[in-house]
Amino acid sequence: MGATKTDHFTDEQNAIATVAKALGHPARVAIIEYLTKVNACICGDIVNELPLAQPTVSQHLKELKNAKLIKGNIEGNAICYCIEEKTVETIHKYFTGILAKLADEKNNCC
Amino acid sequence: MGATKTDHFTDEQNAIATVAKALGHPARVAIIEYLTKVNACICGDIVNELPLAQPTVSQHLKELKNAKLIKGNIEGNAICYCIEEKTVETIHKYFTGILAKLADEKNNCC
DNA sequence: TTATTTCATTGCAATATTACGATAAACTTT
DNA sequence: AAAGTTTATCGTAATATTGCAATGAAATAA
Repeated sequence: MGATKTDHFTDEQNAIATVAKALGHPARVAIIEYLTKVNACICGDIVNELPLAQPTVSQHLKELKNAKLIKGNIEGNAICYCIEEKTVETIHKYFTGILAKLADEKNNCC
Repeated sequence: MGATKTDHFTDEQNAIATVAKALGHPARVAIIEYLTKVNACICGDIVNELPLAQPTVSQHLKELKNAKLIKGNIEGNAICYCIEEKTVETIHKYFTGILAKLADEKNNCC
C-alpha cells in the first residue's frame, strides 16, 4: 500500500489535491511568498532565502512546477521563476465556491 | 532525512502548509466536498461515499480534524462531522492576499 | 580552452504517508 | 446481560517525501 488511490476520485478532486499537496510544505509556501514579494521573477537566489541546500530547493521548485503553481524561464545560465497566477486563481475560486455553499444553508449541528 | 524542517519557517507559513497538506489528498478533498453538500453534518456514511475501508477513512478524518478543517461531535454512538468554516476562510483569505499582491505590480517576465 | 556560475539530477538514508485487517472502545438495542 | 452498531486504534506492508552530498549539464567569463 502507501500509494494514493487517485483513480477513484474525480478529476477536479485530484487537481485540487495536487495543488494543495504542492503547498503542503512550508518551504514551498515560502517560495510562493517570496516570488509574490519580488514580483519580477528572480531566479535562484531563492536558495539564499531558504534554510535549505540547493538540491533540496531545486526539488521543491520542481514540485511547484509540476503542480503548475510556478513556471521557469531560461535566461542565460540562470533560470527565472515566477508564479502561475491562473493556478492560484483556480484554487482560490475553489474555496470561494465551498464557502458560498456553506453560507447557503447554515450547517448548525456542530 | 525525510522530516520537514518546520522550525525554519514562520508560523503562518507552517499553518498554511498544514491546512494545504491536509487537503493534499483526493479522499480528503472528497470528504470536504461531501460535508459541504450534505451540510447538516452527517456522521459515518462518509465511509459509504468513499472507495476506501473504514479505518482508512477514519485516519483521513483524523488528519482533517488535526488541521482544524473539520470537527466532530459525539451523538449517541455515532459521530457527527462538519466543516470548520473558519479554517476554510483562513486559507481562502490567504490566496486572496497572494492574488492581490500579484495584481498590484504585474509580474511580466515569464 | 579553462575556469566559474547556475541549476538539475542521481543516489541514498531517514522519516512520513497510505491503506487495510484485526481488534478495541463506547454506546444502543434486544 | 448479550448482541449489534459505530468509530478509533494498532500493527504492518507498500510507497512517497524530505534532505543533502556528489555529480552533471549548460551557459558565461576569463
